[in-house]
Amino acid sequence: MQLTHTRIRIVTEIKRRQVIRAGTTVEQMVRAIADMIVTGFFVPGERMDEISLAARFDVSRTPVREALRELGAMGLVDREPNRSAVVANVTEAYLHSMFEAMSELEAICARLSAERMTVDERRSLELEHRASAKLVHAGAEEAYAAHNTEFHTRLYRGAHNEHIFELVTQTRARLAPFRRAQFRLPGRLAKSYDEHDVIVTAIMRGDVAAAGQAAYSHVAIVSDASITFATAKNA
Amino acid sequence: MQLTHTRIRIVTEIKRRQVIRAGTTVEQMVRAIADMIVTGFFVPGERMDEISLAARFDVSRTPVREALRELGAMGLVDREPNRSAVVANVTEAYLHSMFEAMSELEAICARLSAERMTVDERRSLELEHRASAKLVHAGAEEAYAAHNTEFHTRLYRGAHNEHIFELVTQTRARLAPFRRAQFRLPGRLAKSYDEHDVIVTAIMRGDVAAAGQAAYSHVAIVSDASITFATAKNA
DNA sequence: TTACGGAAAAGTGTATGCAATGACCGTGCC
DNA sequence: GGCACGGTCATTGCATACACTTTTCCGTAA
Repeated sequence: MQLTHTRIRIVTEIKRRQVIRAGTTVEQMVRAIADMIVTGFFVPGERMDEISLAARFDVSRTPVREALRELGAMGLVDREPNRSAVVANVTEAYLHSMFEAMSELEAICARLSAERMTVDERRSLELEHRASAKLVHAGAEEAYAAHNTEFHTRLYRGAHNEHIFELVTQTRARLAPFRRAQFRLPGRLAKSYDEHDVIVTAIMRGDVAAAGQAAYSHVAIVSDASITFATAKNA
Repeated sequence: MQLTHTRIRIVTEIKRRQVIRAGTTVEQMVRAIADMIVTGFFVPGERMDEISLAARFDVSRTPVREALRELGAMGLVDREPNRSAVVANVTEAYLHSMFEAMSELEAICARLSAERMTVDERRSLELEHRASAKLVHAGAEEAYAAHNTEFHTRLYRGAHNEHIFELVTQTRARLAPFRRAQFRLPGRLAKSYDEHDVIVTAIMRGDVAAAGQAAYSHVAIVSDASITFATAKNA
């Protein structure tokens, strides 16, 4: 392909780059495939064979394999020797364990945030939170979901612990496919806002214990809602 | 190589298998390289180019590349596009964040263990712990280190949360290269035993808060010792 | 009709080759 | 003398070829 098809190669290269993003081919594919999994384009349990993926992205199997390996390490796909990769389909028990871990990790982040956030961070957190009230009133699920992600990310960052940030981010990524619909439950938006409010208040006061407690229950509630959906879908 | 050198291939194959372990080539290499990093054969900052590794293990670059990618995902090596992989050399700040995360995670495990361990698990934990007193008296650093690993693993398992088990295991693996010498500090063995004792007692009593507290400080102490070594070595 | 065997097909695992990027080093210019 | 520039070399990135394993499917026999 290198010699005769160079021109074609360049064209597809450009096309690919605009579809995906910058970086090496493998990085692009990791992001692209992860997105497709997280957004539900590929559903848990679905088989992802290297050849189809290679064809779909117009690359050889080599980068696809490396991308799948990375996704496997991230826990987004399951791989077994001589078998196609499969979109990770976790057991209910494991799902529970991830949600519980998420609660614990968020509690840690909230506690550390209450302790360590700079004044700027505290101010932004509060502003952002107050602003989200509008979204609740408008019932803007999509927009609130985006705000929610941002809100939690602030908490993770506020802990000022890079490794914990990585752990919690990674866990959240793995959970993403299973909690897509969390804000569909009636009244969930308003309750979420109230729960955030308790967390913010505790952090502003520097009340470590209260912040941790509030974050823990907040995530636990989200977990219940999500597990309801996830298991209902599987049934 | 496939056709003419099949016999040679088989021979080296056998040689490789006895040196490393079972599984696909990539899996074997991941384990082998991870071991070499964790045991200090490769030191943090050391460059690991694909060609040398391929030659060393007598395989092609393809499985080496995949192994390195996986090790990168595990955090044991740093990779940048078009650059050789490098044994992860973390900043002191990041090291601190990992140790702090470790304390928090161990605290969670201890709390959950106090709550959830079966009677069998509790009994084994206590027996194993008591048995280690002999190692302390004998000053058997190596053996005590092995016991110590086992002790903590019991705690992780006792939490009965698979995902947290993975998070803590993964963090421990990444820290391994930086705390090899922790039991060299004079008197550390006996202190470690005493600290374990507090944890075990709390777990046997089902005292969740005390178990968490004890585990947190135990790990924090180990961290300090390790950081002393790690930074001294780098200086 | 179903169970079994076996060949073909499909797909993964590894090796190898070419392209491309970045590091290194020497040369010429300022 | 130092620095910019250019070429070479070492090494990674990706594509392709082939080997090996697993699955599928079909024909045959019980």
